[in-house]
Amino acid sequence: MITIKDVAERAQVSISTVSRVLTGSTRVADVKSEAVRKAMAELNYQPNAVARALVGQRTGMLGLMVNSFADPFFGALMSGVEQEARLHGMQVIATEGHHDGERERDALCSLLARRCDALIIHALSLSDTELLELIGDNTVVVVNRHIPVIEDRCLWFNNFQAGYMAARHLLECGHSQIGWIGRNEDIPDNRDRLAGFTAAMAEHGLMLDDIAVELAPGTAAGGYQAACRLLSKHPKLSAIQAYNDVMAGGCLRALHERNLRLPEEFSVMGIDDVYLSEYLYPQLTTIRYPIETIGQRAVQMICTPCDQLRSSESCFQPTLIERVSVSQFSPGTR
Amino acid sequence: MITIKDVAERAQVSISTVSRVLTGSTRVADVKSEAVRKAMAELNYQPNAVARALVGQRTGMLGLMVNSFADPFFGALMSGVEQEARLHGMQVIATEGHHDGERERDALCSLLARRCDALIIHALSLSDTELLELIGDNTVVVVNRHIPVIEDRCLWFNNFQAGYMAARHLLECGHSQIGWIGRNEDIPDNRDRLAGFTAAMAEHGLMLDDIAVELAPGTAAGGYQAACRLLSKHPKLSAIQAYNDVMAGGCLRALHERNLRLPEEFSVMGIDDVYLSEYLYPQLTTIRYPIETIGQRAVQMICTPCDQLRSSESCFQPTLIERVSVSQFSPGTR
DNA sequence: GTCGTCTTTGAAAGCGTTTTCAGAAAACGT
DNA sequence: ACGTTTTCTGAAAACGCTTTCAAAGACGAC
Repeated sequence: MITIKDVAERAQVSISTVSRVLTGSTRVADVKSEAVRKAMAELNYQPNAVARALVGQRTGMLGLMVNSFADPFFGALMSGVEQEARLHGMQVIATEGHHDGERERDALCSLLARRCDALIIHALSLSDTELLELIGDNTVVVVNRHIPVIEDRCLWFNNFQAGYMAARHLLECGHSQIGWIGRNEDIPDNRDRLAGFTAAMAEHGLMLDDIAVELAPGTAAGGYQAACRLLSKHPKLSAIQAYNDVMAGGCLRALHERNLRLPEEFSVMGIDDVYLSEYLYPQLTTIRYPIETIGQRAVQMICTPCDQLRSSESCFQPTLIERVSVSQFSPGTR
Repeated sequence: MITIKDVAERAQVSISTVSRVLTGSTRVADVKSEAVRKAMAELNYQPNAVARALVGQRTGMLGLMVNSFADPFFGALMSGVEQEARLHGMQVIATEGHHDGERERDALCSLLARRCDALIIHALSLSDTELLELIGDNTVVVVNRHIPVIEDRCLWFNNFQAGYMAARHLLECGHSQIGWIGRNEDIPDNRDRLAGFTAAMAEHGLMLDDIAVELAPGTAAGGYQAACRLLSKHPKLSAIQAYNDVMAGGCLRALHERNLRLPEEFSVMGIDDVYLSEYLYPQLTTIRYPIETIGQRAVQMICTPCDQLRSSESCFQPTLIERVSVSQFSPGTR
């Protein structure tokens, strides 16, 4: 490998001088500076980031932990992070947590051992205390989670409001027999979305007991199963609200199999607005979770000096995305 | 930060001894070894990966460049890579190339400067020569591309065969009026898939001139546009073959808008078998590109000593995935 | 008891940088 | 011409670790 020493020799200067033209920290005479630059070009010199990191006490690396790379939701998060990181000259180093405490712990340790300057964490399985203990006093931003002790390092989503808005939209379209399909894992997102949903229903005089709910794994297959159960148990439903777009996708399949004309005969809504939802048939009406923006913002929180960071809300608000899968309910259609 | 020196002091040994129990390279007396381990635990010591990398001349990092994180195709690739990398104790550090020569170059340089032990590259915009020049004598595996000079470091897909199989399947289902929607960018994948497609058609006596072809950007929107044009120009088609699943997704939308019953009245096929294709309605019959496997294999090529690596084919073969979107053609249905 | 062998250990060099420190040279003011 | 400041430069220390080297002890054989 070709080092700063080789450049120094070729340019007939000391390594200190080479380092100086490299960092631009101090003025160096034009002649020498030119010679160094020439030598660097001729030797095709590439400064060793590892050595720089060791002495400089910063690696320029941004550790990112997400559940799974293959999930479009995290794809969007990663894209947002990488885009903004590049803008700040940082390199993303990413790991999967796989919704598994053991692996999340390992992954975080690995990122910390590599001395990332900061971490962006989406962890589902670690408890608040475990997480806090692991991160110690490292710079982190926790996404999709609200940990009160480090609230100023968290970015989360108003899941309650998302559920609320979804229900409101369906109710406003005239639906009243609305089912809910959710995840069978007890995670906060799940609880909050359902809570918002029921709150909106309650405003219309519909109590929780009146609401048809089925739980299943948070996958397309899970959505399919839950929808099947829901439809057979409650033949009078005219709409289903899904925990997220992926489950809504499975739900749509269940409806297609029953030869229902969508959305005329049945409405479906998702939450998240991932990539997927535009491809579904009918295109999914959903509640947007601005996850890409959150990724960008996480990086900004890390890379922008506190005083320059115009403080904005840490809690991101949902917005309604009207596509095709929800229509006005006209009683008697079914 | 707490270093090896702190541990040494606490355990009353030299740093060399600490290092030895850390690496396990040399026997150290049980008493001392125990003391060191105790000190490490008490101080919650985490060896500095940067320092280790500098002296050891290996970082344990695997550089990965893909087009875009948000694309499900690359999501699958990344998942395969990460999974296998973890098995070998390596950390993935990832960048986006964005199908842009400038950014691909930057991304690669950045990964190289960080001294990744090896690179896994999916580059579309760089020419073979540029790519070869950039990688120099670094360890790389090039994915989805066949560069003859470094054929043994490439893993690619038989795109011709994929196109061929797709056409064969449609032909065997009785279709003969088959349109093709492809990308308007001139990339090899595109050419090869279409070449395979036309080859199969030729076997049935259908010459290229007979085949309806429309080109558009390789997105869902592109697929939609191309399908619309195709359908209005060639009303007699009974099937469309898309360059990939994403375009097929757009194509399905165009067909739904025309109120065609799918697949009874019209068949559609994709290529790639990404995540998406199961969600589409009807579920997409497609040709599988085993991209996750390719990712795993790329890591194996890097991490497994040559002699242990049971040499297998570098060119991966497509397989037919029969789902719902293609059906037997019965003349007179339309 | 002495010698050779083997095991265990610490000192020190080195990995490729940045940065501090102090000295040399140049520029300036009088 | 002289002292003083300023600019530029190289030597050397430091970053946290691994590894070589040689020395010190332990042990057995003679």
